[in-house]
Amino acid sequence: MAYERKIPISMDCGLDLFREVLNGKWKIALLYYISEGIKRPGALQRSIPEASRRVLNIQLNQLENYELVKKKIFKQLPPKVEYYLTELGESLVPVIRTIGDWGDAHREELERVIYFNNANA
Amino acid sequence: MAYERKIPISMDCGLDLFREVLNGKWKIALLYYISEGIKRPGALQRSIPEASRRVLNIQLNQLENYELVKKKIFKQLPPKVEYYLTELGESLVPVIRTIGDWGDAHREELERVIYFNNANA
DNA sequence: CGCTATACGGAATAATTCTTCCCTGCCTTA
DNA sequence: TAAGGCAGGGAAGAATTATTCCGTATAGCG
Repeated sequence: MAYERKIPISMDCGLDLFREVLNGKWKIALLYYISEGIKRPGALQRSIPEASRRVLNIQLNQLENYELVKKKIFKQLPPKVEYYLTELGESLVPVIRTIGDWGDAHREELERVIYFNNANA
Repeated sequence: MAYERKIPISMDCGLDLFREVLNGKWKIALLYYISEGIKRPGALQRSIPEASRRVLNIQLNQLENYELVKKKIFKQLPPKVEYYLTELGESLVPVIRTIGDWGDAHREELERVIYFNNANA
């Protein structure tokens, strides 16, 4: 049974829309790796070892529901599955690159403030 | 007493860093409105009425801790406070614009898939 | 047969994030 | 004096998101 949100989604501006569809810890990373040619679930899981297998599957399903990726199931055994970006997903690639570039460009400063605010980590 | 994370922060790539510092439902919106010249807490709360006042204060504090904004307290009564983007915060403005533009450009399609997947909302 | 690899999902629980309600303190306006 | 605006935080619990553990199924290898 599908989970039903209690708190309504806001879609006032483009930022809200982005947040809604990309919301989830690993979705951007998944799209990134898929855009890099890593298509199979197992390979994606190995690419993001910090994430649990379970949540990657769930978030891949959500990306598929939101039509950012397309899932191709090969009818064979053992099973084989590949994910591809849809046109909408492709349109996100430059955005993701912009985000990643910003993070890379400011890595030194960002690491400093993150460490400073998280005695642990 | 500060909350201590149980799950470590990953900072492997620029995307991780971005997610860590911008993580929070309203942080990007706050930065956006501040960049638009809305500086005072009360005005920001009126700009984002869907959010609770409490969480906006908390996220503003976190943005300050991560040095994306600077808080200026005027020593007067009734109290007056203004937020400004730091240089690091300013560097995010084009990124935020890119994100918002993407959402605006694909609004029709995004609204469709969001509605389709959320019978409520 | 037992082990590994492929892929996927249910259920329970942990971790995190957000909301709601209540409280402080002082000024201005009616 | 009371109401409303300014700014802010504590605490409890709701809502959401992520992790962990267990189970399904089939093929190939030694």
